Amino acid sequence: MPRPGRNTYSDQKPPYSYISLTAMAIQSCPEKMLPLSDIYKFIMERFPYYRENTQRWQNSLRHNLSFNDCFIKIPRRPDQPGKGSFWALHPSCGDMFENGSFLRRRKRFKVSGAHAADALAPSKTHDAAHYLHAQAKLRLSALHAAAHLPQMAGYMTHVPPPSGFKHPFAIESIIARDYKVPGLPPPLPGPLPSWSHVYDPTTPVSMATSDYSAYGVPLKALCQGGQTLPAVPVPIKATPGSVPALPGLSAHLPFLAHSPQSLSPTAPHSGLGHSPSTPQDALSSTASSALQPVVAVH
DNA sequence: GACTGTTTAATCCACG
DNA sequence: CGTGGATTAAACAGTC
Repeated sequence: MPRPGRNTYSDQKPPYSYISLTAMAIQSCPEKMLPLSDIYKFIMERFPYYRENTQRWQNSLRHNLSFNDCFIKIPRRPDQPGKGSFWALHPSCGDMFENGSFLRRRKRFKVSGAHAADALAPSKTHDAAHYLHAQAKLRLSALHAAAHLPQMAGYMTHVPPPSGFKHPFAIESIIARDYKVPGLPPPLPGPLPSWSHVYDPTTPVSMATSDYSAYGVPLKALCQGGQTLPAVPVPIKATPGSVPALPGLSAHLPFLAHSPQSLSPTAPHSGLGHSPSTPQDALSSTASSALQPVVAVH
């Protein structure tokens, strides 16, 4: 019982589908891919509701991972032992929730018909993994750069996202929306829906995964890659017809798609052995504070 | 054996 | 009311 005060909503089901929750978890980590166990952790730490009946919802979650094309499985490398694969968002699944409801998607994401046959081909995950790898590299190099460039860090901290692409799955995108979901009563007065009390940006994100990348390349090594681009939200939204090339990144500054770390003040700060000592960590909290206005204002 | 991943099926619900 | 998406349950196989 995480808080002295009564947590009115801790036992209420968050208004997110499992797809949303999973996507949040994946989006919350710099590499944009997580093993199943870390997805579990993410959800349980942020949504007290899911600390119970774990068998039920975890089964559902696994079902969703397998059933929905918007999630792709990225195998571990042989030199990266562990259980299960990494899970990532399909690069083209970014617009599923544009109707504003995170309990119900606009439509089910399916791999495009032309490539449907390829969907199961090894190249699918390979390409996606390659894409994610590139993304992670860009982000992490940017994190690294920003950590050593105060002005950049400041910029990233204080400048709101321009017209603001936010990945629809990014927590800040989800949380920031006012829930004008048809049929649902308006949220409590204030910027956030009634359950929003469970949001707490101070809880460390699951950085347990931050030391690996899907290809066994240490993330810190990725930071040395010579990339100079700042961390930016890389639109995952599909460009018609294909996996989007990494778009004009500098134009989309400076929003770290790095998401707020916790949606629950009741979330224990334990379990992941987080210590804010790495550039990633530093930036992650910076990003969180940068996110605050987004979350709070709208 | 526990965990992970896939698949099928039933049910509920929102939307047109 | 039909359709489609979400949830839940369950069975099963593979992996660690």
